[in-house]
Amino acid sequence: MATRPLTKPRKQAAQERSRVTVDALIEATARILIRDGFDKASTNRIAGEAGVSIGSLYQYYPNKEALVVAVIERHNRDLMAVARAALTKAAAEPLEVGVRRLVAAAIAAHRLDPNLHRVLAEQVPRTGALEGVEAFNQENYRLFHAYLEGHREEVRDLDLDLATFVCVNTIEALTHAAVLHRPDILSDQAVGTLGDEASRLVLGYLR
Amino acid sequence: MATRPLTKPRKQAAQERSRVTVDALIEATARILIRDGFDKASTNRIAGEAGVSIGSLYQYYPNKEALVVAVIERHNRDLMAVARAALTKAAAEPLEVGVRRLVAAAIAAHRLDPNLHRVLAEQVPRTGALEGVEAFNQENYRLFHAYLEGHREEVRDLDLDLATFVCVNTIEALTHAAVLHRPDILSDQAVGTLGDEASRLVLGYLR
DNA sequence: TGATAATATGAGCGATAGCTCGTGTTCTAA
DNA sequence: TTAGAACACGAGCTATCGCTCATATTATCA
Repeated sequence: MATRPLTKPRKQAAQERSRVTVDALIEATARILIRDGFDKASTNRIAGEAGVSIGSLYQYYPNKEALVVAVIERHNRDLMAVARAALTKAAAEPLEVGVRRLVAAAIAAHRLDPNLHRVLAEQVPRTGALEGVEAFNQENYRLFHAYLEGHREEVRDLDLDLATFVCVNTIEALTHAAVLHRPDILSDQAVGTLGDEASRLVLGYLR
Repeated sequence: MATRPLTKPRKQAAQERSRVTVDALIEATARILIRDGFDKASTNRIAGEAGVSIGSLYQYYPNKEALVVAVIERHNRDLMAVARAALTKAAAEPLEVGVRRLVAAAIAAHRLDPNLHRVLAEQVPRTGALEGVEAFNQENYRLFHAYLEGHREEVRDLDLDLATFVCVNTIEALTHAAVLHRPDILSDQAVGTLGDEASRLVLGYLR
């Protein structure tokens, strides 16, 4: 059968020193992405930044894309941890409180590593193996959909799929835009206002 | 003084044949972006697709980026034409009708050339001269802000800047996400529903 | 302790990219 | 008609990129 280009790590690190190498590579990739941007992130430069030879890099990652995927996956793992925690708590709360919590979590998630978030959003092309990167959104969809199902009596008669689409994208867009273009809105005094507005928007729509 | 790398066309086309050349280049750039993606869009390939020599390409555009800028500007011009027309009409209408019109216009704008829109959104890195591409949004902001000012009595007491941020980004995000990830929502039967939902969302927020 | 597996190294290959420049062609206008 | 400007051409330079492979070093365990 046709073997499509790999994007997964080539080999599993078995000894401690190789785990250190792999870690240094991911760390270096993230640093270079943030500091220099995507197209300065050549494999040679990443290896150099990591203090690892180019040969070792290719022992663990088959190509540059795979390294970026690794960085993205790590970032998404962190984001989803925040989202999951919020959704778990919100499940047991009344809609008004829960939605506010979810919005706050979205803002917090976007603030985890805004510089990395920016470069991933603005510079990393959604091509090849990166096309499916929005897959992490799918878990978001699933979780929010379940959340709505659990609060059927508190919302109007809704097409849950459509409502999920609307809410998830709205919350994501507002926090995203704030992080990328309106840092003033995210200052510690102002961030509450953004949360208020987004919550109002979503709650007004759901009820 | 330090001259930063040009991004504007190098010379103005003076004769008819050169205007044809420039046009062919932009057209070819857009075609290749859509058909093959951003990183297959080398200057040599663009020149070939346009039926123009590589030397001629560099008579008019100093680098690849400038060509992409030209494509984006043409696309944005078309989008803004739709948006401006809608806002002009909406200005004289009651909020309920006007917002629906604006939402419909946003959807229509995104459907003008969805394939180009997708590649610009997903693959073209916001780097160098492309960083300021969101500037076209600024006109959108201004126009919508003015629209809200003209309907002060129909909305609740609002921070107009913040409300503009919320509404513009919300409408943009929903239409954008629909074009990129949910073509089903944009089918001719379903597109009305999206308009309904987005309008409801925004209206509920404004009043 | 020695054999073998795991890991690390980096010079350098082939490919392709962006772009220049010397030259040829067509238009304009006095 | 003709000189000079505008335009078109494309071979090929330089730089850099992703990546391989022959070799050296370190860890493991029988």
